[in-house]
Parts: sequence; C-alpha cells; structure tokens
Amino acid sequence: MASAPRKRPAAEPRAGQKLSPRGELKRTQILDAAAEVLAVRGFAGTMLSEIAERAGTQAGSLYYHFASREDLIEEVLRRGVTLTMAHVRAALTELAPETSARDRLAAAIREHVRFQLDVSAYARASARSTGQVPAEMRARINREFRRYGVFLDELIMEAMADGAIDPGVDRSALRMLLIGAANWTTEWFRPDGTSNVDEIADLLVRLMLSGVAKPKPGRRLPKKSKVD
Amino acid sequence: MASAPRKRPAAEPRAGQKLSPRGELKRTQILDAAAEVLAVRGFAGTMLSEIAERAGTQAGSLYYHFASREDLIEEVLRRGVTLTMAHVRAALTELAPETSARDRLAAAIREHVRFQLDVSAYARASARSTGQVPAEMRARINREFRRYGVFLDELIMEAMADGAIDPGVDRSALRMLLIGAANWTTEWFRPDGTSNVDEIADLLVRLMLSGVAKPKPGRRLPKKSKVD
Amino acid sequence: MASAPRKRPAAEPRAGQKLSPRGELKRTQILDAAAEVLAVRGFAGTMLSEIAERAGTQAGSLYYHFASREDLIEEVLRRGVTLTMAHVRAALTELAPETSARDRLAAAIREHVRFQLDVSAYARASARSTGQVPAEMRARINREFRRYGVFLDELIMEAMADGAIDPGVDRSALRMLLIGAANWTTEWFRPDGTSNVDEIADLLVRLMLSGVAKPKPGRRLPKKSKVD
Amino acid sequence: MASAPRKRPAAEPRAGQKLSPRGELKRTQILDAAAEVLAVRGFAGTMLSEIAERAGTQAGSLYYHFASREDLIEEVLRRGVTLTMAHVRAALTELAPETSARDRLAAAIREHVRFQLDVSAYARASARSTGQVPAEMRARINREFRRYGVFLDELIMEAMADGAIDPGVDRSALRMLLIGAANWTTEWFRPDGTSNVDEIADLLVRLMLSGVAKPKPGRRLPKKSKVD
DNA sequence: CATGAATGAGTATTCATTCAT
DNA sequence: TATGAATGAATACTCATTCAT
Repeated sequence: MASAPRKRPAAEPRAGQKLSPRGELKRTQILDAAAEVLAVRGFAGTMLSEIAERAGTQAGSLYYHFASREDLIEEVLRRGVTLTMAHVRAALTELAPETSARDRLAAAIREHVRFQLDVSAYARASARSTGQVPAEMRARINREFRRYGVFLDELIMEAMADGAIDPGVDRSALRMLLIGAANWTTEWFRPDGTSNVDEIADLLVRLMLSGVAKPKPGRRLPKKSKVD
Repeated sequence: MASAPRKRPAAEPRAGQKLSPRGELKRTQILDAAAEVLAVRGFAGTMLSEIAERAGTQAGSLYYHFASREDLIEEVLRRGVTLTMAHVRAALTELAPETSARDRLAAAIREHVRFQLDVSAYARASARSTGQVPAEMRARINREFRRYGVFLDELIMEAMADGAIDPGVDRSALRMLLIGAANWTTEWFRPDGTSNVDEIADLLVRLMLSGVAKPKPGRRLPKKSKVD
Repeated sequence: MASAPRKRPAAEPRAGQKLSPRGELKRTQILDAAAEVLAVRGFAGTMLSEIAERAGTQAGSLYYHFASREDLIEEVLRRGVTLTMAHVRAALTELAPETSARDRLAAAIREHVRFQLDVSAYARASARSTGQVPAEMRARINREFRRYGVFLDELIMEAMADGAIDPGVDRSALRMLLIGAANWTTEWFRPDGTSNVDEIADLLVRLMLSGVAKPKPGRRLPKKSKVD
Repeated sequence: MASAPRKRPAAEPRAGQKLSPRGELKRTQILDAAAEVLAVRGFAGTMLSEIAERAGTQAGSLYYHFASREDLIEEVLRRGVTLTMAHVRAALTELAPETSARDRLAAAIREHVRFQLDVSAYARASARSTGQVPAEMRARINREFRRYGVFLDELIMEAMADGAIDPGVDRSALRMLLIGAANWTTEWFRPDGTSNVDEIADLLVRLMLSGVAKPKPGRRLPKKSKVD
C-alpha cells in the first residue's frame, strides 16, 4: 500500500537490444564520444556534458541510451579491452601458420601498441582510466581484463616453451611491464608526426626480446675506441 | 572548480615561507596526505575533504596553507618529480666513480622504480595524475618534468657514447617506454608481498639492456655473428 | 512540471468524444492504469511512464488521448468521486422504499467504504491524492467533490429531520470525520485477507450511530432495551 | 590501488551530535521548515528548494546538516510520531489519577486531534506523507509508528477490560478508523476560524463512545434510561 | 494511432571556497 | 591558526512533453 520500488524511466531501449538503426547509430556516436573524452580526461574528469556535446546531443538524452554515467563508461572500458584483444588476435591469425611463438608474441605487443595509438579511442580510454574506476565497476570489468591477460600470458608461455624466451622470467611481471610501457604511450605520444607509431612499437618489441644494449663493450672486438 | 577563482585571498603565510614550526609541520602533513590521495584517486578524483581528513584537519583549514586546490596539487606533483630526480641522482652519486655509463643508467632505472613503489607517495602521485592535469598547470609543472627528462636523457647519451647502448635507438622513445613501464607499475603492483619491488626493477633493467629472449634457438654459438 | 505548459497541441480525439472503439478502449485502459498508480503513489509521485507501462503503451502515446499529465489525472480524480457517488446512490436506490433515513445514511457510509476498498481504484485514487493536487486543478475538480458532499449532507439532514441523529451535531464536521475515516482505510487496509471490508464498514457505521462504549458501567438497567 | 568507496563530504556534524548552538539552531529551523512543507506537499511533492527557502538557507546548505533529502524527511516523520505520542502521553499524565480508562482513551483521541491541528507541523507532516514514503524508509520509521499504535492499543484494551468499551470490537480496526478520521482532518480543516478544533476533537470522541444517533425513533421505550 | 527518440527545464547532490569567530 | 557553517556553481539524473516517422 505504501510506495513500491521504482526504477526505469519512460523508454527502455537499454533493456532490449533491438534498436532501430537510427537509435543504434546515436548510441554508437555516444560511445565513441565517451571513449574520446575518457581517453583524455580519465574516469573522474569525464563529464556527461562533454560527451553529449561531442556526440551532438543533450546531456539528458544520454539517458535514453544508457542507464547511468557509470553504465556508459563501463561499456566503453569493456569495449576497450575487448576490441584490443580482438585486434591483436586477428593480427595473429593473419600470420603465416609456421610463424614462431617468439614472433607471434612480438606481433602481439606490436599490434597492441599500434591499435592503441593509431586506431582506437576505446583502447586509449581503457588504458588511461581503468586505474581510477570505483571498485564495484572494477570488479565487473575485470573479467575482460583478465581474459586479455591470460591471452597474452599464453603467448608468453608458448614462447618460453619454444625456447625463445627465458623461462626463468616472472611472466606476470614481464607482461605488466610490457603492457605498462604500451599503455603509457598514450600519455606522451604526439599524433602530430613527431612520434612514429611503428618505431615505438618496434622499439618495445626489441626491448622485450633483446634490449638495446650492444654486446658488452670493452670485451669482444675493438670497440674500445670510445673510452669517453 | 566551483565558485569564481580568485588569487591568494586568505591569510598570508603562503607569501613568506617562514612559518612557525607548527605551521610548517601541518603544511607538510597536508602535502603528504595530498600525495597519498592523488596517488590513488588521480587528479580529478582527489577531494580536499579526503586530504583534510587524512591530515587531521578540516577542508576549510587547508586554505590557510594553500591558496587553492590547484596550488596544493601542483606542489605535490612538482615534489613528485623533484624528489624522484633527487633520489635517483643521489643513488648515482653513491656508485663507485668508475661505474660504467651503462651501469649508471641501469641504476637510475632501478632506483626510479624502487623510489616510486617503495618510498614516495609523491612519486606515485606524479606518475598517476600528471596525465589528467589541466593544461595551465601542466605548463607550469613542465619545467621539473623536462629537467628530469633531460637528466635521464643524458644518462642514455652517455651510455650510447660509451658504446653500451645502440646509438641508433630513438632516445626519447626509449626513455618514455622505460619511464612508462616504471610508472605503470603503480597500477598493478601489490604491496602485499605478492609482487617484489627489486625483481620488478631488475626485470625492467634487463628489458632495457638485453631483453628476455634466449639466443636464437637452434643456432648454437654464432653469438658473435650478430655484429649488427 | 517541466517544459512550458501548453494547451491541447496533439492530435484531436480529445476534442470530439467520438473515438473509434479501439481508441476508446485504450483510453479507458490508460485511465484505469492511472487510477491504480495514483491510488498508490499519490499525485506528485505518479509518473506517466508507470501509467504507460501498466496500460501497455509508451509514455509518449498518452498524449494522443490526453492533453497533459494534469488532464489525465484530473479525469481520474473526477471519476473517482463521480463513480463513488453513483455507486452509493445506486445502492440507496435498491433499498426498500420504506427504509428509514437512518438506515439510508448507514448504507451510504457502508457503501462508500466498500466501493473504495473493494471495487474502485478510481475511488482510492481520489481519496489518496486529492490532498496534494495543485490549487488550480483543485478548483476545477471541486464541483464534483462538493456535489458528493451535498449528497451526503442531505442524507444526514434527513436523518436529523427524522429524529435519528442528534440535530445538534455539526453536520459538516460529522461528514468529514466519517469520510476521513473511510478514506484513510486505503492507507492501512490489507487486501490480503487480514482485514475484512465488511467488518470495517460496519464498524464505521456503528461508530457513527452508537459508538463502541458499553452503557455506563455500574448502572445495570435496561440493557436489553437495545433490541437492534 | 584502485579507488575505494567514498562518502561523507567535507564536514560531518551529522555524525556527532555535538553542534554549536548556532548549528543546532539552523538544524532545527530546517527541520521545522521541512515539516511545514511536508505537511502541505506530501513526500513526493516536497522540494529541498522550498524547505531551504523557508529555512532561510540555500538548498546546498541543507547537506551540511543532513546527509540527504531522505534523511531529513525521515527525521521529520519520525519526530512527527514521537512528538504526538509524547504529547498525548503527557496529557494523560496530567489527568486525575482516578480517571477512568474510558476517559483516558477519550482524552488521548482528543489530544491527538488537537496536537495535529493546533500545534505541530511535524504531526501533520507524518499524518499526510507517511503513506507515500518509499518502502525502505517506511521500514525504518515503522518502529515509531508501531510504538504509538501499541500505546493506543493499550488504552483501548484497558477501556475494554474496564467494561467501558465493547470487547467484541476489532481493536485494530477501531484504532485505525479513529486515527484515520483524526489524520484526515488535516485535509479539510480550515485554520481560519471556520472550523473549531475542540469541537472536532469532541465530536470524534463522541463518535467513538456513543455515536450521534438518537435512540431509535418511533419506538417509545427506555428513552429516559439514558440520563446522559 | 503509436512509438522511438530526443529535449530541456528542473531536482538532488557534490565540493571547492569563503569567512566570522 | 583553525574550524564550524555556509555558499553557489557545477553535475548527474529525472520526467513531462514533443514530433518525425
């Protein structure tokens, strides 16, 4: 007789996925806009008004497509990982079947960097704002993250099994350092041409595999000339 | 962010640096608290109320010590870099004078990681929240960041000059990838003992120098063949 | 409450009452739904979305049948009183012609309670949400309410004229107390069987007529005189 | 490492009750204002802006004293019942010790009406808006309501035990009908002098005890027995 | 006739900031 | 120096209303 719990506003396209192409389009525009804002401002700094503006809508209209700010952001972050993994996986598929585990791992790292810097705002958004996400949402998204982590871990394991990578290395630390270097590129990379995506990707791969040191100086060969 | 911004309206100790020891102490407590909050929440997510609580004060009281939220945060971030550089530099000073450029660079990277993970919330704060800082503040802080960048760059150059590192490598990219991997550790490092700071630091150094690949499997010996 | 109020902008069936049977049906469904919602949530708490959902429509579609939220609600409330009066009046009609004024009044009270609790959501809606209605609408609906008030008042007057009820009683206060007790039942009545409508109705009638006190204790006398 | 749950804004006088007299005063003003608004607009129709205005504050300032709209309202409603019960109880205390159970019950009903109409906006607020309150809050407040219900129920039981009231009557229904009639007065009572509080209260008491019917007309018999 | 989609005026809430004491 | 109290601009969110299809 008293009030009962309410919820759900007037419309509800959030529930059923069956959207008209028009609604589907706008929804995508909103997600895209959100991804770009998140990639730049991070979780806490992202305002619905900015997303709306970029998507050519009104802030209030976002609620027709998403139940809340968190819901919208969550979907962006989730897509970020999902898309990244899909991209990397697809890239591996296109390698020659006989490609070595080592080269497959290298390709994965390279594509991760490239996808993030060159292609997807979603990936950038994930990289930059996951860290500030409230615990609850964190927990919900974690599955996707873990999945990608496992995916990469398997590549590393295969490379180890293949004798391409030192099996004594802490796989987890290795992976996180590589991912970290890759994700951090979004903080300093200048898309204006100053930086070159492929060079960066290649350099990271090189770090993983052989590093940038030249064979021990002083020993082996003459090299000594450069005493400093 | 709220109200109309104004400049230095409150009392005055911010002008003259000579504070009573008690005021100096509180100021430090506030900075420490702010560093911890920033390290966890990031720039946009940091609230004065949380800082105040951690510092054992009231939010309003912060304004006796700092002109504004931005001023406080700016000082924390600036300290973050400054302290990191000071720590790394000090560590290098303690090395044997004859230490090679390569080993000096390695030590720098190692200490950067260790300082961040083990020692200083300021360093963590800088690492995690610099990216979200508004352009204005960014510009103001940039000097410190650039100074540290130059410092590292010189270490790299010396190692190159010394023949320890491939001079063909893009120094800037190399530095940012290393710093990135290091900074990103704050996102995944578990201080509960699961992760080990030194191992991580060593692994990063190893990546820089030699990578983790084992000599091309199948080809015994030729080692030297890879003269480059 | 939102936007700028306007008058009758939509289609037109609201003008001419002749609707296709289908439209008429939907209109009724909407009114029914609105009555149920109003009965539970009250005026301010009633949302078009909930009404629409219950009526199997979309909130926007309501505007084909009603010019505004207020219009819809107004009709429900008006119906609430109208129907209640019609019900009570019909019940009185079915009484034996020689029924005393006193018994007619009793029957009216009884039927008011029963109609509200057992039969009509419109009646419940009226009872529960009239009080919160904005002054303007209030004024518009008042005619119906007054009409019912007069109707009841006449029953009371007749009972007084007939010597059944103490003519010294403030008719208006009496009526409002009775109606109040009746309307308030909607707040506590449990339709789950815990409460019994007829018992409640009878008790209210008894309160009106004789109250629940036993003849002054201490004086044992006529007792039996009370044939009823 | 990720964000942790937040809460609690800057200040927190809500937690500790120790408020300076000034804060205590404002808090009371706000509660008073809220009570008045609630009494008129009901739960859903009550807006913080109106409360703030009446309390001579800004809407945002309410949050210094109360954690949320619901918290504020909850306290008002709770006070409504608590105060009513306290008032009624106090009134009973002042009765002569030998006052009969029947007269004590009558006094309780009378004071309930008077307190509500004449004295306390809190009581009116409770009476008018409890019905629309969301289930959660309802549950929380229910203790107070039940306590008052029990209090009244005991009075009824004593009157029954004393032979003053027909023990065959459903105590719960009786109580709710009486309370209902009393609470509903807030919907129609005109404080402008048209209505008279004491008359209304007395009439309700009379309804409870003896009703307003005159001994069955037409049948000449005991008539005189009823000395009263 | 119906609805999917959008709008925009509000409403509760947050939080940096102020200031009298 | 500190703080209790307040302010007000900004932000997420709601909901009646509109309208093209």
